[in-house]
Amino acid sequence: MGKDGSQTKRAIMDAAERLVFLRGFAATSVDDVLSAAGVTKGAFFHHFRTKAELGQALVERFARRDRAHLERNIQRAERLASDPLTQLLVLVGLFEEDIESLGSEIPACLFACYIYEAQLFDERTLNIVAEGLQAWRELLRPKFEAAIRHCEPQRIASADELADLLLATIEGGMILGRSHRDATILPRQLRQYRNYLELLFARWIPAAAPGLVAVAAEK
Amino acid sequence: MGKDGSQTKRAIMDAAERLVFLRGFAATSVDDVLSAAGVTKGAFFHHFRTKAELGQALVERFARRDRAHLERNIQRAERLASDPLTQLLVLVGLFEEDIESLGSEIPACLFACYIYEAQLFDERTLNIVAEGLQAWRELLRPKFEAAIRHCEPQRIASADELADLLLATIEGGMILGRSHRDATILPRQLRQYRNYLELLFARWIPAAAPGLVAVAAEK
DNA sequence: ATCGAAACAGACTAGTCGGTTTGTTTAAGG
DNA sequence: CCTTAAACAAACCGACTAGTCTGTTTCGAT
Repeated sequence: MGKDGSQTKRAIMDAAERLVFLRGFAATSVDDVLSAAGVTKGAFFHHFRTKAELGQALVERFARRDRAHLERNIQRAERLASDPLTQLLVLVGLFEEDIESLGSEIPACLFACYIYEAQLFDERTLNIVAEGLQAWRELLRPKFEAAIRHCEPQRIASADELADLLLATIEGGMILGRSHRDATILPRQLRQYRNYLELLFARWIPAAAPGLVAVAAEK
Repeated sequence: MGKDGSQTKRAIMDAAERLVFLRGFAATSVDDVLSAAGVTKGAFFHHFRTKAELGQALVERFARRDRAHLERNIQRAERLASDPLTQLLVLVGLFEEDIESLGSEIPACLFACYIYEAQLFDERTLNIVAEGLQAWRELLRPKFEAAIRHCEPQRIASADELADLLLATIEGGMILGRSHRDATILPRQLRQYRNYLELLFARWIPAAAPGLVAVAAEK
């Protein structure tokens, strides 16, 4: 799609994102991106006026994909389960599957990347990061609010707190997984998060079997 | 303490750490550190042979302090409660207090910082990061193992998974807090983590009051 | 007082950085 | 076929970077 130029632009962004995940934005020089993408300086500065513009384009694309991925899995969960609470539990399970399907590769988050180099970016770019993280709250809020309303939680917890906890678990799990070079940490952290939701909204008897999808599949 | 030179070295490290928290390691130039610390190039390269050596010294100091802070709070929790599970709950509460006492300032983690710029550092430095994160597992393991042994958990959870979940919650909470500029996120995430521990090791009746320190203070 | 080493001070350098400039290729529209 | 603009290519530039080098100051031990 697009003419010939959009291929080059995508090659630049793909290479840049890969490098940023490895060494951060500041340490990723334009020349590094050029040789990784196999393009020249002229091509780069034809598509991006500055390196900062590349940085913004990268996070815009990441935010779009991240949101799409979340929305897609929410829809899948909505098809697999009828009540909001079960949908949430299925949703987390789907994330576990997605991550496990990556093998030994550990996913990375450009939002977190940028936050740790926050002073390098302008307000506009940081806003995209904040909105990208906020999107998780907004997309999950109706589900959590419904669950809190109908499944009276065992402890005080707001919808945003539970959405944040999911995101925090993922972000933290990625950090630990990267440091220990262990791709199993993140899905196991998500499993613990799912445990929390199950216990918080204790509809099941404490010792019940964990086969949740089978239980909730009748639409 | 120490002779005159150690003051300068500390000023350099303090300034460097502050800058690294704001913009990462790569974007913190030696010259930036010099002007922030009010020292000259000669002084800097007298105390550190390279910038990489400063990076290692920074994370070594951070790891020492982080471990000491954790050990201190474990000891406080041991004095405030007798059984391991209550000690863990108190420990998390102490962390909440510590973080809330910082006001609107949000703590930062040099380990996470370095992991997002991992390719900049040599193996030795990254090992210090990995060991620093591993220390949380090792220091908390006896407590969690005892809790799992005596308070039969409602779900499957290993000691390391629960230790990792605490750390992941903190790391993720710091990221979210920084992005949204909201210092209350991290302590509220810890509160949710404490909820999970309470529900996982359900000794209390579901609707019990949350005044845990008062309950467990009799040694 | 004297000596020597540790603790600086600051000019200097080789290389890298983001960005510019000028020129060439490509391909679609008239 | 000609025009025209997008899509490159690559030499080039000033600012900056980590690190060096040649001193000077400070201070405790003798």
